[in-house]
Amino acid sequence: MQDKLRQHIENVVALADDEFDFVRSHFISKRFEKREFLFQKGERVPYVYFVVSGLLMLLYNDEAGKEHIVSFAMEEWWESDFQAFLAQTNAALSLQCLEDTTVLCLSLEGYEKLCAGLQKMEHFFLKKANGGHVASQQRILSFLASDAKERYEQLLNRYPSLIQRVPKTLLASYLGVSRETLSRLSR
Amino acid sequence: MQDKLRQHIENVVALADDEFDFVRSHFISKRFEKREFLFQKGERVPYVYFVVSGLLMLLYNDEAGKEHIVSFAMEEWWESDFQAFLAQTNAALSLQCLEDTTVLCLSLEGYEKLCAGLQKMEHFFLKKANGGHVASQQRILSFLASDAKERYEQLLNRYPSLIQRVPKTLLASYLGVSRETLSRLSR
DNA sequence: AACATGATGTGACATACATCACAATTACAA
DNA sequence: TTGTAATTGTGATGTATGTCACATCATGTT
Repeated sequence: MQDKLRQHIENVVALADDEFDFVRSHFISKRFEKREFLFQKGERVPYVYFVVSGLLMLLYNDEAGKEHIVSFAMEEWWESDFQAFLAQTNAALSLQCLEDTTVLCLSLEGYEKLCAGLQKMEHFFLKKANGGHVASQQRILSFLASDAKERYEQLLNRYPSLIQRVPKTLLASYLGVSRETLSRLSR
Repeated sequence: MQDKLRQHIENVVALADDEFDFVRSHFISKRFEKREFLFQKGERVPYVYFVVSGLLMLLYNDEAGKEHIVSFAMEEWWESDFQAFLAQTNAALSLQCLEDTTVLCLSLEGYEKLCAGLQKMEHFFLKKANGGHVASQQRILSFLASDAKERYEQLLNRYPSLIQRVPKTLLASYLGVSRETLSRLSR
């Protein structure tokens, strides 16, 4: 289980045993059940989460009471309301389990100590942040240049396993269309 | 002019004179005219650019020949096709001047040497990357939760100066609506 | 000054998608 | 096992936005 974290980090930077022990000491493990919230809108965001197993969704509830899915987080993804986490302000988003989920939790203090104490980790997080930025830009581009059907097909190609694990209603919300429209796309 | 870079970096991390000299030695200054391309789709992306003065747009040309604006870059913004730049692959996007523009150019080699040679700079770029990721996520949220009029108002609030400097046709492209629709929004 | 080019507004019409309503099916909890 | 909630499909209809066409006005170039 912690091997999964080590392997994940070592895909980017090599770590000696004592270095990984140092890294691992900053995380705590938690388990949440399906439908449980890791944090909700309005609360403080105590951690950034590394998904060991399970599936999360990051969502926004608008004034009209509608729910919008900002992103999913599968195994080996990092997720949080980064804006609120990094600035230690109240969450605008909520993070909820779609399946029973085990995460490794890193506080902001832990994050900063890790970066300051081991440059490899700052390098690792820089790579992850750049990757996240690039992925978000791709998604923006899909809203600009593609219609609902194309966005759905892109999602199928990129994350085929999601379709098995997530109800269509939620996929629709992630894609920015109504569930009825998504249901009619394949015709 | 290079003071602008120093001040920009020192908003995040303090630098001694010799440290800034080290930083500055990795950049070269270039000037481009309105309408000129810094790089185009299909080409290599030689640099990440720090905008000293002027205005850039990052754009995507789809198969149908339509142009989509991924982002604008004003003074003190960093811009590139980060995906292509970081992976040193061919650009999917193009970067073009909306005004005569002066930039400071940093190659990937320079970026990596800067990060490796001065942890403060890796820290600086991590903060920028996190900020970029958060901003992109906000924009995704605006596509999910807001209609064209609301997105336009959010843009007005966030970057009021853009509206003075950019033709409505391009604002429309950035917002993901036709110029006709944007033109009718205020009625 | 003359001209070409780009920017903006607006009407008429087409279309992608949302919303509402209902039915059928499946998953799950008492 | 039985009942309740969640999921999915689909018809009817409304609406936001796109597309096409044209006119006007501003801008920049020779």
